[in-house]
Amino acid sequence: MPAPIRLLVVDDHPVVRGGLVALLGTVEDMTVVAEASDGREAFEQYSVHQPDVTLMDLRLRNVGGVEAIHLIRAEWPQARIIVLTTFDGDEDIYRAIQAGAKAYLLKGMSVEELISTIRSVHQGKVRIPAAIAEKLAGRMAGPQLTGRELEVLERIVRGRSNKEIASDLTISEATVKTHINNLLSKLGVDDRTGASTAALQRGIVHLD
Amino acid sequence: MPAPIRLLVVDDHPVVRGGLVALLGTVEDMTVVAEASDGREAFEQYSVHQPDVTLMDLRLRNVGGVEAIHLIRAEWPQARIIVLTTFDGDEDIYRAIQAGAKAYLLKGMSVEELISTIRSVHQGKVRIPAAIAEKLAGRMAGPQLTGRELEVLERIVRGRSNKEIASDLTISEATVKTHINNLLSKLGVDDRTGASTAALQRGIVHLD
DNA sequence: ACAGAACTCCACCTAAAGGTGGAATAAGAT
DNA sequence: ATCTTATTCCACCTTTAGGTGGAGTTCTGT
Repeated sequence: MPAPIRLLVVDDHPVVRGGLVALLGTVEDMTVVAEASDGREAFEQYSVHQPDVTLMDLRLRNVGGVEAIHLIRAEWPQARIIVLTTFDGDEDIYRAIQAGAKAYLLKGMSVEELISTIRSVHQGKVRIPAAIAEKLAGRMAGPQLTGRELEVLERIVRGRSNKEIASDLTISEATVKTHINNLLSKLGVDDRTGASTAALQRGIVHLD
Repeated sequence: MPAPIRLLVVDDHPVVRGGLVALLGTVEDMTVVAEASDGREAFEQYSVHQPDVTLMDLRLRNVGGVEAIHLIRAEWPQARIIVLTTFDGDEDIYRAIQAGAKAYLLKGMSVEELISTIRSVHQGKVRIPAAIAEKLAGRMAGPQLTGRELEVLERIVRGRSNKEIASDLTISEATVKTHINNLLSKLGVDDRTGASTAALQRGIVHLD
């Protein structure tokens, strides 16, 4: 009998995490060696147990999933991390890819897919579902928001007026308008309310 | 040995649902007799298996959780249904209460709480976590949006202008402004962007 | 040295949004 | 019968948002 695949499960919902652990525990060639509920804990558990594969939710308290991937791969570049997230319209997925995640799974996918993806990644393969690859391509093609535009967009979502945004960022209202005009056309919407919902829908900005 | 508690698990994410089933399967006095991934299926499985307790997620495709609770309790008023949801700022929770759900659990709660709540509800008890009860009270106290105001708010979130909303609802733009003025003060915000995020945050309107 | 991108700001304009203070009607509750 | 609430609409006003076209600066990569 070959050695089982040693897993670390990271999810901030105890019920979901417990479910995953119970589920994976029933699979012959897998063992869950550790659990974590946020990014900091994930790093600690990784460093202690050196799992073969890590299942990582992106939406975590305190230290988020993307940051955790960065932390872990800075120390162990060979780390094999699978992103497991609920939201398919999630900008963080692209950040996770850049951070070096090996595979991306939606919780809406079947249990069989989950298990076969874990085995694939354990063997060193990379797996990106077609649906996500498409969005990735579409996003890479689409215009990128600049840092400043993101800061403005974030404040639009939080309901700040142009005047307030100007004083937040200590720039003039004219500049705020410039950024807004630019980001509106990049997002393909024609007013700030549209920008707000687009930002939320695509996961560019989160309501915390 | 007493008869085990017979459970129906309803969740549209196969991985989460599979996890719950695996988790609950390890508990001595519980058996999962059926699963469902949407409201229609939940009703069918309920009618076939007549479970003792139903675990119901609220966010489901097609027929939603609240509607499913209505359907089931219309036929079997004694049905014991536990709402299990990820989002704590969720207007649907109140709708679920009115539909007759017996308990409300957040996926962020511990596995022990989940299990003890299932046992409590099976024994006929009702359980509402303090955090949710508080929000419920706060919400009952707070001003209610009227039907028309909700229709307007929904369109604000979808990025429609006052003029467009007016023609959508075949009323004048003046009336739209009246409704908006009213709902802005009810929501405690001062522009439509604030109304939009407030609506999303409180779960009054959903981005589908 | 130079192109390109990002960031900053200006003036000027139009259109849309929001505030105020009314008022009329219909339906449901007391 | 009366009161309340939701709904509809008006006029008038101020503020905000958005569009257009331009311009100067800094920084990075070539």
